[in-house]
Amino acid sequence: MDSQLDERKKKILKAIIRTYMETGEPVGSRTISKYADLNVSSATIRNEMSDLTDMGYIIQPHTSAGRIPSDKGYRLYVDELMIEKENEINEIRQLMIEKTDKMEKVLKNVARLLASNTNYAAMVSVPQYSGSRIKFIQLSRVNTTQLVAVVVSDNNVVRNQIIDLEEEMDDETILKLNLLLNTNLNGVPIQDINLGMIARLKEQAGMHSAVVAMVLDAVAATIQVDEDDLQIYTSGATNIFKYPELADTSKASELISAFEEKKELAHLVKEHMADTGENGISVYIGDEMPVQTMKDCSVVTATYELGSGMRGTIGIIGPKRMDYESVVDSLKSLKVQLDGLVEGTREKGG
Amino acid sequence: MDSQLDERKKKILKAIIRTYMETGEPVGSRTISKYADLNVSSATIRNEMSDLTDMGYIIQPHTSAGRIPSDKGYRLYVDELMIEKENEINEIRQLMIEKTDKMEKVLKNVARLLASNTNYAAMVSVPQYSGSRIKFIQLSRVNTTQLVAVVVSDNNVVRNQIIDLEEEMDDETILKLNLLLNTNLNGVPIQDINLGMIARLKEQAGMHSAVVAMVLDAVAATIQVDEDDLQIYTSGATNIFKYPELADTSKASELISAFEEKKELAHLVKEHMADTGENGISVYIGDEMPVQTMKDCSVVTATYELGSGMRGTIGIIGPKRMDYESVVDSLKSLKVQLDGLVEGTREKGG
DNA sequence: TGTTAGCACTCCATTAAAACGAGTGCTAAC
DNA sequence: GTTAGCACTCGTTTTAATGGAGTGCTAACA
Repeated sequence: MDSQLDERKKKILKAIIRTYMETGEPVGSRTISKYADLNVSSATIRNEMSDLTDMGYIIQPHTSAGRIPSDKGYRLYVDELMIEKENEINEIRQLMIEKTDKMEKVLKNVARLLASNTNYAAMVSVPQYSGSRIKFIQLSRVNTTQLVAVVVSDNNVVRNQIIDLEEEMDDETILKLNLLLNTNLNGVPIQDINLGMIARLKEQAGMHSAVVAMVLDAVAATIQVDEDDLQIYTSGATNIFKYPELADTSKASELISAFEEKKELAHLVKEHMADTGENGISVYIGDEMPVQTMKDCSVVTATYELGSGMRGTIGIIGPKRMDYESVVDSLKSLKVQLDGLVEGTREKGG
Repeated sequence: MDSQLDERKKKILKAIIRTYMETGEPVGSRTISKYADLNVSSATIRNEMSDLTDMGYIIQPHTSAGRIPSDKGYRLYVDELMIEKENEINEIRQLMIEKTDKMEKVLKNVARLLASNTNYAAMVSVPQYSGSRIKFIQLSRVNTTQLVAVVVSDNNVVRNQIIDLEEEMDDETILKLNLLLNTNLNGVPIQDINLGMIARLKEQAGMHSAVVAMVLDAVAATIQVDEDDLQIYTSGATNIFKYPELADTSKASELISAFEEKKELAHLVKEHMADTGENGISVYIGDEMPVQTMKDCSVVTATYELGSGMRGTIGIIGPKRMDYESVVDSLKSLKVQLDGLVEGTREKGG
């Protein structure tokens, strides 16, 4: 496939993409002929460019314009031509150590930092605790007709819910339920909790009582993660205005709406989780995008993991001519920071 | 002040504002002369308009253009010239009855509906439980080095926090603390809980123990609402593109950033809470705005109240030529719906 | 004194035409 | 295989011309 491309063609393609990344304008043969380690005239470049156009790696917007990379061209660039270079985002580590009090805030800041560092739009999804287990469950009486259910998982995420009782429940029953819940569910992975399991619990608790059944259902609901609940923080949506090819009103409007609504971003996160590439980094270019709204963009996503199965996604959304190298780099670096975050906290806390 | 304006001038000003709202273009004398109940020629209108310009109610963008309303003009319109008309948003009530399961979702939907109904940008702040009281507190042991603190307030909002212990704590101490907390804090309004109160509790608990002090501090932190924590949902930020006077890149970018960051919106909410006008509705026009970013916009905000002191803010952000009547109307109607929401839920739940 | 018609003038917006220039593709020579 | 040269294309920018909405003023009228 790409072995059709000899060294020089590759060099030229790379030069075209690099230049186009900077300027956002179609690039011409003369510009490339001046490129450092390529000592050929513009005419030769023209011939090569003509070939590259035929092969579909670059596109000519109109007869007398320069060339711009096609999706296929970008793809080749990301897969082969890109050389990774080191790059640090110490700011983020700093920030995280300073205030790890609220996960929310950290993630918001991560998004903000990412956006301002890259000049693209950034998103961060709040980690889902996929592999985590139940550590502790407690039902407590709030008053005669209300209980509160508290569920703590082994990554210290606490979920809770108020349960309105339809009939009174005595202390003994509550005690019994607590015992039942903890003996049966402690250590159980959250995604293993299903209707069958709850049914079995109901039996054990004594199926005569509708109230007990109701309470158990409520507890199950407390545990279960709501699929639509995927929270996402974004930042720098307006960075897209920096790239004329995305900045016209209708496109920008559509994109920014997607950022505001977050539904499509959630879709993107799910998609990424499904087909995570090597390093846990995926690159979607133009039409490869699972989300139609962003077909004029490229998206680079990375999975991060906060210990014990809490997995989230960070992503950068930008123009197709985004600087893939530095974006992939930033994400990788950030991913490492986030992956290390839990250990850091634990040291501090314990 | 405004008694300087005779009936005809008022009518003309009103006509100018109405027309400008629709078109967004400067309006000329001929247009107004054709206005229904104003049987005078354009020349007469010109004279009157000249006066209105001198008085500062309308502005002339350049010599040979029509006039546009000034902030002062809009202000007069909102304060005097606007006649409220009835208008219903049944959709919202419907929506709320259908799925009251998650407050979050309802509020998100409220924002979305508001934005799509008005064609402006909408925001909804998650209510803060300002006047609410503590109903129930419980410390539970999760394992040897961890407690979880759960605080339920009388409007059924549950807050919780994991507490990492630096040294072990026996069950008896936990029991004692639970008793202490509930006897001393039950029924106490949340904003009344301060450092002095906590200090007193610490004394009662036995000031010898650093662990106990730490736990009490953590409980206090759990109770206290984080000031920066004001959550805000937005929708329809991109509606601003519909109004050319806001749609140029730099302005739009700034505005949308404000929507994304939410910090300035939070500021707006606080401001509104402070100086709520009659009906709980405030109107900020142009430079009256507490937030600099939005000085080219108008904002209409309303307070809603979900029973027992839970107060939140809904708001509409649009161009200065926004249709104040229908916006105020929508907000009022919505406010009523939201105010009635808690009763509705309670009926269903109990 | 208030209202109106008429008209010259201003200034923005639109359109049309012209000049520009970056870039290609081809050919012929090296 | 590489290169210089040149005609040609086509989008962009510049400039000029035209049109028209709207004002401000004056003079006449009720």
